Amino acid sequence: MSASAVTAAPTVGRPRAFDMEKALQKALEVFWRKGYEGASLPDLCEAMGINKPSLYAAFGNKEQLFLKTIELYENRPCAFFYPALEKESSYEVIKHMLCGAASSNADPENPPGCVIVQGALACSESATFVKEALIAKRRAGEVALCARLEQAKAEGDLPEQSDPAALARYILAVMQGMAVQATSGANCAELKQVAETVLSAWPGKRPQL
Amino acid sequence: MSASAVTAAPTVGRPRAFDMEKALQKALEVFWRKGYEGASLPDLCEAMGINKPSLYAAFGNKEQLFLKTIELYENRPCAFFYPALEKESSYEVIKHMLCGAASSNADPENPPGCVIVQGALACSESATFVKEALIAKRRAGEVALCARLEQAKAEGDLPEQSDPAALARYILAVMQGMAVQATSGANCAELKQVAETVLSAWPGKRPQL
DNA sequence: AGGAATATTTACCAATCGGTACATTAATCT
DNA sequence: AGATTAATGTACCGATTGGTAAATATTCCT
Repeated sequence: MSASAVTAAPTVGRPRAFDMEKALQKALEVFWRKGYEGASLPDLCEAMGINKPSLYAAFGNKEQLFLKTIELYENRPCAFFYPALEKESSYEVIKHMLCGAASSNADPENPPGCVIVQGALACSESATFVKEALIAKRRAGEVALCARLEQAKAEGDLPEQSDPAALARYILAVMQGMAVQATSGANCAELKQVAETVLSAWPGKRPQL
Repeated sequence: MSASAVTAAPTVGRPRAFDMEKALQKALEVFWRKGYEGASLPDLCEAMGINKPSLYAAFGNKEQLFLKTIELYENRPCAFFYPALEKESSYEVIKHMLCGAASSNADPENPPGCVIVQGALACSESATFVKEALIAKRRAGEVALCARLEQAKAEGDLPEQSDPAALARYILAVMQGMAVQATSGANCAELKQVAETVLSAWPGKRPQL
């Protein structure tokens, strides 16, 4: 058993003629715009600039390719989410989340919306695994925000009667709704108004102005 | 040219052996659970209890069948939306909308979520027409709510500095987010907590207790 | 230079997709 | 009864789906 990484670049043999990360980026754009099932292999191959056997050799199959694009998505376009948890107050946490979501979901450089929301929301049985993987990603975000809001409550940042689980669910619902709005054509300014509406009524303490 | 309705029942010929409305109801369930593209014709035929030629003779094609199921959806599971606009105050309007959405999206008798949200959120080019039809339905709801909130503002129900368009977009985003939450497994009680969170911070006047 | 190992290309696979031709069945109209 | 009209069941259509076998090309190692 080799001790090298799972996907270590081989030292012998013909070298890969394409950049895996760039190809993954292109695949992400296709999945983002068309969803997991709506993206066909010819769609993906054309965007990635490779052909099917190369895709399968490099990424396994369509499902594994999708899961790898989601990893990339979480590290790039959606990279605002988890760092936002480290802000000082619950207000700033959700401000960064909601504004990050507004910017990302309506970024003209990328497809509209959020691939974790629209990648496999309703689909055939053959996509069940992918659908549940996305559900798990969404719930993981909610759980993490809930933990952060519980901390805020313990610190006196949120009022005693507040329910961190309900607040986290509410914030995630707004973010997911913003993704739907973006696919319907809402622009960044319009989504930021949604974020501002949430912020103006947030029960947590405001940062000192 | 006959003056009768477009789909008038013929008086001669072999009578239809199934109930069109019940078949439409079954088709709606399939589209609701799997989305427009994820629902195959065999899926639909099996659920509807008919075979393909009957489906095509009765409903045209898959796209027209889908559009007719959406009509049914708006008149049945989603029938809470437009009547809510007629409540006396903006608070009661959004209360009925959000609670209706919570009940409908997480009704154990039906598939989770909202078919207008998840029917064709991200899909291939061949479903573009359906996708845009659903976008139009969502925006129509937002426009209608916006008009109602403008009325509320004019009546002094909402404060002078409030922005009805932004508030309507916010409420629709929450409802669409609730649909995503429902497809992720959230139950009615959990969705009602989201509704309650919105209501507790609503800027409109409360009904006299 | 000559393997060994890996990537790419072309061509193909069975299964499924949405949709339909055709023959049959069941009703009404004359 | 016979003609007419429409719905049903079977069997099929070309196109597309995700996925792969086999031949060829390009590299590193000895």
